[in-house]
Amino acid sequence: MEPKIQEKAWNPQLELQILNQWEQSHLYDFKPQEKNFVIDTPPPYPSGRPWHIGAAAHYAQIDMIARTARMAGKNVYFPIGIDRNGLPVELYTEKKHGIRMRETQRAEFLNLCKDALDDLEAEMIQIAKSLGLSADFANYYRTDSEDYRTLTQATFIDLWNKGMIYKANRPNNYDWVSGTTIADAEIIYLDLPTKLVYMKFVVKDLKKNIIIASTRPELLCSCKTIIVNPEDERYADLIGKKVIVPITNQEVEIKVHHSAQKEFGSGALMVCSYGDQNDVALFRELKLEEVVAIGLDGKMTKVAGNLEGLKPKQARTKIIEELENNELVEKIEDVSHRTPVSERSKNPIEIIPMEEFYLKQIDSIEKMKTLGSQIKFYPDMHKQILMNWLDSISIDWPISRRRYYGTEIPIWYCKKCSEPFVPEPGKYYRPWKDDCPIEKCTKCGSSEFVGEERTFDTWMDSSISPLFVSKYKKDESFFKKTYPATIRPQAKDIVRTWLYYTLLRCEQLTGQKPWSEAWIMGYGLDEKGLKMSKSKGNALDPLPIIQKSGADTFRFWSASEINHGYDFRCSEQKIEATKKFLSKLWNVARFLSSFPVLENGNPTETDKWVLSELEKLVVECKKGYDEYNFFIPAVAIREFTWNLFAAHYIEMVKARAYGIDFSDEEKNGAIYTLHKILSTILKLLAPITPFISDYLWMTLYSKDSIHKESQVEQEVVEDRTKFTKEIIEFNSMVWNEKKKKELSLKDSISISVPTSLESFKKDLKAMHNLSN
RNA sequence: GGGCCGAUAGUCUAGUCGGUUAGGAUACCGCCUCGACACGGCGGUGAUCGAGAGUUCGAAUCUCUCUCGGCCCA
Repeated sequence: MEPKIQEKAWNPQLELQILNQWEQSHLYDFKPQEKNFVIDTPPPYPSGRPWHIGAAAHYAQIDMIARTARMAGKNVYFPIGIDRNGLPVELYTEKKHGIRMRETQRAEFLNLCKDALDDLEAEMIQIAKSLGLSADFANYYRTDSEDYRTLTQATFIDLWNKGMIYKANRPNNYDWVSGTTIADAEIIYLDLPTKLVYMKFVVKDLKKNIIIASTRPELLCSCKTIIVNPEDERYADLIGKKVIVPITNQEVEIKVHHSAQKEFGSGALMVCSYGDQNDVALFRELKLEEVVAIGLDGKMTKVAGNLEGLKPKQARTKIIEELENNELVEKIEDVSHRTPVSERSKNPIEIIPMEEFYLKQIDSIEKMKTLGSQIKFYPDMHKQILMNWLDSISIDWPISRRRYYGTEIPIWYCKKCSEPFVPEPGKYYRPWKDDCPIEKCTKCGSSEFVGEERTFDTWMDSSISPLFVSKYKKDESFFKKTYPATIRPQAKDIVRTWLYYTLLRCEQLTGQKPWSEAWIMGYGLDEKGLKMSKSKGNALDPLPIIQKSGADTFRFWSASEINHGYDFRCSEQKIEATKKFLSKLWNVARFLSSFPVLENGNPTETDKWVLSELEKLVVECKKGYDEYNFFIPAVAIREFTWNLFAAHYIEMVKARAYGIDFSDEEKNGAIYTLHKILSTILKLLAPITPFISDYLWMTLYSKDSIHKESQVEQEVVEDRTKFTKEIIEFNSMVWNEKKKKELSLKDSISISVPTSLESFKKDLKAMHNLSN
C-alpha cells in the first residue's frame, strides 16, 4: 500500500492552514456551563519590540494548561487580554516623539500613547495566535478600555464606600523625574557610585568629635538622631550624649539601634528624614519629628537654609564644599552605594512626605496568609515568595499616581470647601476633563468643582483581572459560573505584585480567593544564564524563530527544556535541534500510513511487550499533566517514541507487518499495535504540539480534530517491561556483530536468540535475518 | 544582613524515600542506505556528580560547613 503521507518531513508552513481550520470550526469557543475551568491569563504588556522569547514560551505553556484541561474533560475558559496601562508606554512615547509628558497637553499625550500601544499590540497578538494559543481571541480585551477602567473605578468606589481607602500624608517613594509616587514593590536597588563623606560632629559635653559617615550630607538639616550599634564598644560611653550637627547646629541625641552596622563608615550613623527606607522605619520607631528637606519639585526646601532651591545632587556638592571650608570633613571615599531607584524609569527615588490615597492592607495580612496557604502552588516551593512578601509588608498600599496613562481616580472636590465627591459606580469617569456629575456640593452647596488629576497604580487595574474576565458587576449569571477562577498562571517575579494584589483586592471585593491554584514559571535567560534585556543586546526575538522552525518546534522545545518553576536558558540552536523529533514522529507516521488502520487485532508476545511499555508512558504522562509540568510528558514521549518504539519495536515487526513468512493474524496483530501506539502518542502529545498531532490524527485516524478527544486513560495490562533491557541489549549486540564482520544489516548472521527471549524469537529472527 | 533556588560530560538536563555499568538530548568523532526518516541508522570519545568534612559495609542521593551563580527582600 502506498503511504498516505508523501512528504518526507514535517512542514511548519502547514501550521497556518491548521490554524485556519481551528478558527473556522470554532474549536475553542467557550460557552459557560455549571462547572468551568477558568484560566486567569496574564495580559501581556506591549512594551516594545521584540517580545521576550521567555514570555512567548510562557504563553505557549499556558496554552498547554488549557489543552490539558480540555482533554481532561473540563469546559475551559481561556481569556486573553492586553495590559496597556502604566509608565512604560509613557516613557516609550516620550522617547519616540522627543517630548515630555508634563509639557504636552494631556489629551494629546494620551492619544500618542494609544497609537504606540496599538502598533505594539498588533504584533503581539499575531505571535500569540501563531503560537497556537487556544485562547478567546475573538473577545480579547484591553485594560485601558472603557469597560475595564469602568470596573477598576467601580471597585475603587466600592472600597471607598466601605472605608477601605483613606488619604494620608506619609513618607512616600517619589520619583521626581517622572513626577510620581511609587509603591515599595516597584523599587529596585542599583549599585551607583557616590561619595561617602566622613563628617565631624561635636559631642556637646565632652568637647570631642564623633565621626559620622553619610552619602547624603545635604540632609544634615533634617538629622534628628545619631545611632550606633548596641554591641559597638567604641561608642558605649557616648550613648545618650548630645551632639551638635555641623553647619545647622541643631542638637541631637546618640541612641543605640541594631540597624547601625559597625562596619559601615565609622559605625555611627545619622538618621535624617529621609535618606532611605531605614530612616523612615527609625523615624516611626523612635517617634522622631519629621523635617521636610526635599520638596515635591525635587528641590531642597527652606529648612535647608542656603541650600534651598537646589537639587539634592547640587546641594550635596555645595554642602561638601562648605563642610570642607570649615574643616568639618575628615575624609571622603568614593563608594558604590545601593541606591533605591524606580524599577520602571530607573530614576533614583526620594522619600518625601506627601498626601496620597491608601488602600488598607496591613489589617488583611493574616487573612492573606490563610488564603495563600489554601492555594495550591505549582511548584510548591514558590508559595514561599508570597509568604515572605506578606511578612515584609509594613505599610498600606499607596494607590495614587501622578501620571497620565492610567485609570483616573474618580473624585471631584468642591472648590469652596474641598469636600470630595465620589460618583456612582458603573461609568467611566475622567475628572480631569469631565464635569462633576452633581450640581451642588452636598456639604456647602457650592456648584464649582475641581476634578482629581491623579491616576491609579496600574496594579489597581491588573489586580482585578479575574473579576473582569468573569464579568463581575456586568453579567451575574456568567460571574457565578466563572468566579472564582481555577488557575492563575504567571511568572515568578511578579508574585509579590500581581499575585498578591489580586488576592488582596478580590478578597476585599468578593470575600473569596480569586483562584484555587497558582502556576508559577521561572524566567527566560540567555544562553549564558544571564537575564535578557534589550540594553544588553542579548534578547532573542521569538518571531523569526517561530516563523522558521514552527510553533510546534518552539512549543516542544519549551516543554522539553524548561523544568517547571526554574529559570531556563534560551538558545536558538537548541530550538532548531528540537525540530528533529517532530521529523522523527512524522516519519513514523509516514511509515504507518502505508498500512490500513485496524480497530482490532490479536497482539503477539512482542506486541504485548511494547503495549505494556506504552502503558508505562501513559502513566508517566498523566503524572506530569496532573501537575501541569510539561517537561515530564515531553521527555518521556520523546524517549519512548524515538528510542523504544521506532528503534526497536518497529524494526522488530517490520517483516511481520509486511506479512513476509507470517500468518495474517500475526500480521494484523502488528498493524493493529502500530496504530494503537501511534494514536496514543498523538493524543499524549496533543497539548504540547497541537499542530502536528492534529494533522497526523486527521490524516490517519479521524475526520474530527484530535483536540476534541479525551486524554488516554490507563489500561490494565500485564507488565512485560522486564524484557525491555534484554531486547535492547540483544539488538545492539547483533548490530555490533554485523558491524564487526562488515556485514550489511540485511545480511544473514548466525546468532541464537537467548532462551529468555524465546517468545520474541520469530520477530527477532526476521528482524536480523538470523540463520538459526 | 536575611530568604528561596541552583551547582551532574563542551552545553542542557534525568536520577536525590542511600546499593544504577550515573540515563537522555544536543554538540563532537567514526562507520553505514537496512522497503519511514541523512532533520536518518549504528557505534564511540567525553562526568573524580561545585569543595571539604561527617554518618554508613556502601553517598550524586542523608547531615554539617564553605565556595560560586541566579532571583527576591532588607
